[in-house]
Amino acid sequence: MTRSTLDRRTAQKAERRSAIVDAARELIDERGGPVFGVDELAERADVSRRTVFNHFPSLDDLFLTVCEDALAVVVDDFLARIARTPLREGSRSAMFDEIATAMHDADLPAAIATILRILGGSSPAKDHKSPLSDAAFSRVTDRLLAEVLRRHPAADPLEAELLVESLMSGVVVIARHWVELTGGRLDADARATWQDLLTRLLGSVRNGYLPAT
Amino acid sequence: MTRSTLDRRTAQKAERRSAIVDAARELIDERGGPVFGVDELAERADVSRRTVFNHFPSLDDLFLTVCEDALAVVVDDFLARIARTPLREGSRSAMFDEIATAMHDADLPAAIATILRILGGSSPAKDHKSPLSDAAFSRVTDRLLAEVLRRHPAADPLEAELLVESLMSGVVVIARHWVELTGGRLDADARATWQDLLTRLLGSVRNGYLPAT
DNA sequence: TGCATCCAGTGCAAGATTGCACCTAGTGTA
DNA sequence: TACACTAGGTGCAATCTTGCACTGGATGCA
Repeated sequence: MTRSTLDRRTAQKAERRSAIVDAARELIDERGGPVFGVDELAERADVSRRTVFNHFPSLDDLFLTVCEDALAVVVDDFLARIARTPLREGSRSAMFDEIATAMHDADLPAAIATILRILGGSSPAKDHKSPLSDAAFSRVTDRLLAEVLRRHPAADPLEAELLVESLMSGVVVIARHWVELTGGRLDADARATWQDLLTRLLGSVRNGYLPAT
Repeated sequence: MTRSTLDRRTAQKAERRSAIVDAARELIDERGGPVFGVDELAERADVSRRTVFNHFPSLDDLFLTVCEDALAVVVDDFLARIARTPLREGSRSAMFDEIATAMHDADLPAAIATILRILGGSSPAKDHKSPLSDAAFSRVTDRLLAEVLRRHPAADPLEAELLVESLMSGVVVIARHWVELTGGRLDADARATWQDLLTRLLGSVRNGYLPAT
């Protein structure tokens, strides 16, 4: 019965790691961008400067983790919406419809804006912007695909993967367009722009995925 | 400026230590005595069983620390009362009076009852009862003496030490008598008994310490 | 008496954090 | 150009925690 904490060592290591990630997110939020040094971060996380590099090979890796965590919050909501959606197993378009509905309802622009702020916003245009956001979004894709396959065990895995993959890559594309058009603002106008882009994306994917009715 | 935390290593070690002490006190309070194993304690403190023995050579040492901590709470109050007492530097009996007043007001029976519970109360009479309580009270003596010397820098150190030492050893004596008489109860009757014993002690010490007026 | 069981306490090696010295690239400045 | 200064990142030894195997004494029981 001593196994209530599965390996204290692992647990405490995870604690330190998330302390670092939390501290980084705090600082980023406070300053509108990743404008702080390792020493500052280490002190905020109540951790040695060396320990930061023990957990993350570089600050960019840390920022990637922060990105993923920020996205994860929205994706949790996203997947929860799908989970609450009634299951229509017989329907051919069930998978598409439930994802599309969740995408319309979820607050994706907020997540994208957060990522932009993490990566430096519209200001000093760090060159690693693309790889970082790509990596973050790819984890989202994995989670979404897993959830879809869980809900539709009878579905063709290849078909599901193609659907999710094309939807998510489409989201990345329209996200970049959206940032280009709005600068990452979150006002009503920008949100309307997002809905426009999203509708066009969903329409396009639906056309490719489902036979025209 | 990185020295805001004076040596993180030391700080975290102290954290672990007090986590163990706190867990021990919790368990003692819950069960009315030190009736638990090391594994239970370690799990409660979220610490490895081995770490307990890294900080405390034996469980008795741990219990002593818990004793001291419990007493320290009351002694803090005790010293605070003295500190709030107006200083009468010229008076010969100032030192005695301020201690005597604080002793009358402080809730010493509660502290003694706590220690008794820690040591097993009136039940299975562990043999190490005396050394433990002696050690705990001796730390109280040190703190009290230091405070007295701080307040009366002009006083004769030997005189002050004799006063404090005889008062505290007297407290230990009447505490044992009090336990004998009342069994460590905390009702009005037992408290009256305590006040009786204390008055007799203070009178006796005053007679020896101050010339009869 | 012999045996099993429990529990405080120890020895030890592996993992993790820490502090410190050090390296290196980029940047400002005379 | 030369110099200094900052800040990310690494090597390394010391320290601490942890898990595990183990000892030894106390207790219970046949």
